[in-house]
Amino acid sequence: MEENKKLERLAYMFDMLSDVNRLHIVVYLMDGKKTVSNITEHIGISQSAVSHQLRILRDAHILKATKIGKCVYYSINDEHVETIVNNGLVHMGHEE
Amino acid sequence: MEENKKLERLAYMFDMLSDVNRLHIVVYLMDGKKTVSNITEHIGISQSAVSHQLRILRDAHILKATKIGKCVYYSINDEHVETIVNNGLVHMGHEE
DNA sequence: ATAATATATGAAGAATTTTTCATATGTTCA
DNA sequence: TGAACATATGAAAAATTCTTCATATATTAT
Repeated sequence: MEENKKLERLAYMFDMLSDVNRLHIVVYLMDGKKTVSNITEHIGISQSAVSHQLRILRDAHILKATKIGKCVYYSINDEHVETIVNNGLVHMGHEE
Repeated sequence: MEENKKLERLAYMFDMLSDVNRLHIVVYLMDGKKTVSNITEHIGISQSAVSHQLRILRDAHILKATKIGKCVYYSINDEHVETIVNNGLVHMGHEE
């Protein structure tokens, strides 16, 4: 792939993970699929805000949604995201 | 370190790398220190825009600056950034 | 001292993002 | 069918970001 295209895509991926709430959602889902309610309780922001962020992550193909009954289960859809996040976490918190 | 603090820091790091021009600058500097002119030519945006982005990266302690004569050399100052970027690049461009 | 070169910066404007609020849609249960 | 629950969404407001333009500061050469 062209080098600039690669950079653009990586920047976009970083952008998806650059919002604390979105990153929190992704990290939470690394534990397994969860409903919107689960996520809302866990993250502690409004249901509407959660849904908006979920849509952004879904549009980016980072998450996928499955409806079962009246609940929608979200889970990670991009094999690379977990690696990138885990790698990032390893590199945080080594100073101060 | 507290988990939430870690997430905040990681989100901040991703945020720094979420702009194509900033990411491009960081990747370019992984080749070694460069002057602002070098960077401006290489990235292809205005000198002012480069300086503004350099300041953001400097404030985030991702880059450091050394003045020699009338040139300012920028270089990578955060041991973790290169790993995070390299790891990210590995995961781009495996589809499509 | 003056001109040329390199870099930084403040302010304003344009664009983008995030949150909130109100409400819509779909599903289950009584 | 109607109430309750789960989720999504559009629009407006609030906040943040990026670029541009003009100009300032510092260094070197003439």
